[in-house]
Amino acid sequence: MDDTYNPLEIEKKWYPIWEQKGYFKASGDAAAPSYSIVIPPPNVTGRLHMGHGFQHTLMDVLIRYHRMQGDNTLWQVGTDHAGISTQMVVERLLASDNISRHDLGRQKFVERVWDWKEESGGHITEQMRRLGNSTDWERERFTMDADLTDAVSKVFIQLYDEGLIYRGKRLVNWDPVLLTAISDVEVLNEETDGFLWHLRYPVKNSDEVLIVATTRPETMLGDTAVAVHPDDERYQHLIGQHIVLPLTEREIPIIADDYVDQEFGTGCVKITPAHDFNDYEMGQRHQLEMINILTPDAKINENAPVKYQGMDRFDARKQIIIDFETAGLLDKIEPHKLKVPIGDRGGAVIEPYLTDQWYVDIKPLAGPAIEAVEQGKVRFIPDNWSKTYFQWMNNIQDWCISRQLWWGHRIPAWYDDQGKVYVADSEQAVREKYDLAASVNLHQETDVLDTWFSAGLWPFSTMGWPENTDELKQFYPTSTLITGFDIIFFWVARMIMFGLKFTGEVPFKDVYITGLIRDEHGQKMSKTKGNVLDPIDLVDGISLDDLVEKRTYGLMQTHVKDKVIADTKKQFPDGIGVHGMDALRFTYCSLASTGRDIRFDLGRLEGYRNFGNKIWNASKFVLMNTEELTDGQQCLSLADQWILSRLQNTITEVRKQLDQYRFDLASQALYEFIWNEYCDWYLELCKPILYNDAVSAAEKNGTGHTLRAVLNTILRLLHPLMPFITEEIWQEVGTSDSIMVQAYPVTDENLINENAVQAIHLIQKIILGIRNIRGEMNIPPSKPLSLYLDQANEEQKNIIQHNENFLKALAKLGDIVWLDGEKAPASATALAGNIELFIPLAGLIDVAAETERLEREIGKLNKEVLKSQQKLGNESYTAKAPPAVVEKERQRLTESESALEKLTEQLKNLPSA
RNA sequence: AGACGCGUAGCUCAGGGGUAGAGCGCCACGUUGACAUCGUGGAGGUCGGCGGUUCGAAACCGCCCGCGUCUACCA
Repeated sequence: MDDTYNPLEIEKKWYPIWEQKGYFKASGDAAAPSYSIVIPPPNVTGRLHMGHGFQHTLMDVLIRYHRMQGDNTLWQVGTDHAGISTQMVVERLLASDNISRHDLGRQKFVERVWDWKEESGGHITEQMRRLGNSTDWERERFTMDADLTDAVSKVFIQLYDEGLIYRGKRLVNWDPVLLTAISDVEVLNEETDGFLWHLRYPVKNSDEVLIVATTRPETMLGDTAVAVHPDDERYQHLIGQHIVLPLTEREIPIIADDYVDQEFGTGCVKITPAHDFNDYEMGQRHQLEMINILTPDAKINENAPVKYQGMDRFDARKQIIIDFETAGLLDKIEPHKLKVPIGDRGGAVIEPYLTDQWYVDIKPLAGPAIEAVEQGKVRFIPDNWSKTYFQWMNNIQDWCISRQLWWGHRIPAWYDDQGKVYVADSEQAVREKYDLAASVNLHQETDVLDTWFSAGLWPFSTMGWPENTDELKQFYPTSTLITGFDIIFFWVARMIMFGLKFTGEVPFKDVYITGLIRDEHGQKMSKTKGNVLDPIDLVDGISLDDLVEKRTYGLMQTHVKDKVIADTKKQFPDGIGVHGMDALRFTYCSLASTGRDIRFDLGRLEGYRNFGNKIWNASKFVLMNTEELTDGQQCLSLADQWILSRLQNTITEVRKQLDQYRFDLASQALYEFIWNEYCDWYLELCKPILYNDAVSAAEKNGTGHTLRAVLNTILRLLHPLMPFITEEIWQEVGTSDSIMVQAYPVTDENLINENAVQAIHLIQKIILGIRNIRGEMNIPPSKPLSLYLDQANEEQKNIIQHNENFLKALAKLGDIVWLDGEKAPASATALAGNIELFIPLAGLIDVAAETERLEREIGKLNKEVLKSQQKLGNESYTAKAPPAVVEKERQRLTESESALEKLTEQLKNLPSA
């Protein structure tokens, strides 16, 4: 092994070997239990971000864990075509050459996107390889692969034929920049400071005026009614009369509807059925005219007065306010908080807009999907996410699935010249299915499907559905889905609905929902905030200059840019160092506690890089000291028995935590055992055996074998979390095969040895007592000390006598003397339980310091004694608390009292300073 | 307006009816033959507040305060 731990070198070495040897493939062992995960397919042209790194790491841990247990394990990998995002990226690329997609035309443009996919599509999969993801690359799929596209068609056609997909004209969420409809879940509602404009609407043939309040004055051009509450006494006499709509001079009715809140504003509401979802419904109820006043790109159209035509919606807003004011019809303006609908991709303000779109009648699919979760067929982890799921599913609205984009699955529908719709998977199929003559002219629907439509089929379309393949039989339903809460609606719910509908089974049994990775201040990481951390930079390291360059790239506003530069320089004055992927993976695991977002803490990452270093050096030590192991006799020391016993507890703990998705607790158990027990204590306890010529060959051999055996087990236990370093060391310690294909450790009850654990615990307490004296008294660690002991019982005495070597080595002792009741010389004192420890002063101990130290200890003990006495003096406590608890308290009191007495006595015995 | 979550050491977080934990940071000492990416010792918290249940609450319940997220919205 190299002298120093060099993670980057190790990490680049092993992945190609694993992949080439086919270790990522499912074993195909039909007798073994199946374990499968489908990856949430990342955007094919995307880049790996912290969220991917996090989720992929957790998936890989589970996959490697199950694979090592001998399960027939599949991690299905692939990428998503990500309709809007990908189209936007390519359009932006074209724009830099001053080309629009319309210049190219649909076919050429789509070809360009495919080219772009070929060009950049390998990027994210390369990054996944760096992560160590043991996905089965031979089964890699893309949502627009031919067979997955066939599955999409089949699903669409079947749903259409069953009446569960329909086409209709209604209000949709329209993105006037991207020029496409989007679904409800793609709209973000951002709270914004806006205004409430109060407009005066004159009543026809009357002096009266109704005042309506609106946040969007420009929509008044499309008003077709004013509504009041039917019981509102103020307006009773006006119901049925008409308003002369200012600026347009159209006459619109005053109607009554109990949707109106009398308390809000003036109690009069302007109704614009073509541009507001609530107004649309009211329009339906009252058969109101619908006047669309916007062009697809949200300019005022020809249905409005000429003056406003062609104006952008926000310019029109300003102009209309001016015109109302000029006409004396602007009553007042109030500041008002409102939610503005924003498209989650483009960021444009969404318009409710009247268009023809395709919808899924979703309620019939939602019912069974709700039941599946209620019945526990699908389990959310943590469980509270099922509430979020129910809440949405119980109020689910029909799903708009058509998009006016060019990149995506083309909807398999054709129209004849009369606009009649035919659905089948090709024009030929349409003609056959609907028995159309060759003379009937057909043209295909130009819309594509929402990306999430194909994503919803992912768990079974990737496994060959609709064919009844072996993959489906073995791996479907899948075992666990790991994903973020942000796509429960987008993706998880739809997979459950489609899975149940088309396979009759749930797509997965457990859904593990991860928190969001935020920056150290709890802020969402985003390009515009300039606080993004790239997982690869954490692994490879990056200079401050490069990091600043990366974070400010594309930032336009100088004050934002300056802040990003300042923040970055402050947080990373020296850039980011090399940490290695194993450290990053372990960090992800350690932060993966359930049900909360994660503030990414660089300190943790550094700590776990150090952990890798620790393992490296410990392994080096083991190898150096176990070169001459024999098959001969092995005699196990107390320490050997102890560490083997503790190892069993660790195995049990790690398995338990992995089984219940507590990656944080699993990593903690490993960290604590490896560092605090194996390295800090066991390696040190081995030294007096290995380095002492007086120790028998059998004992040395026993310790050597134990050192190796424990390391061997540690590596296998740790491998799912830190695959690279464990593989590298395994090559030295284990067999020549890869650690990937070794068995995951199983607890061996025979090695649990409570006596050894207790005995080592005693030894540790003595050593800690002496070290405490050394530390507090500033006695150099190199200075050997004499130890006087008293008050030990026979059993303890026996243990200590047989293990003096440990004490002498770890506490750096010279003589060990038993007092047997004799008075100790003037000493510093410590207690190890009932045992009194004396370190003779003999000129090296500062009496004043020792006095102070003892007084401090005595103070603590006094408090403890008091506390115990109070408890035990309470009759209801002794009567009602469990006897075991009371007994424990009694023991505690006895021990504290005895300790107090001993230390007080010792304080008295100190020579006066 | 509902729903969910969070508030524990300076920071990032575990824990959970029976004497408050980890990592990082801090202080002191130390190059003892795996490791200074280290070792040893130490300091540091009335577990957001107030009530209640209980022999016992940081933990369970209620209310309040603060923070966050989601859903639905009054134009």
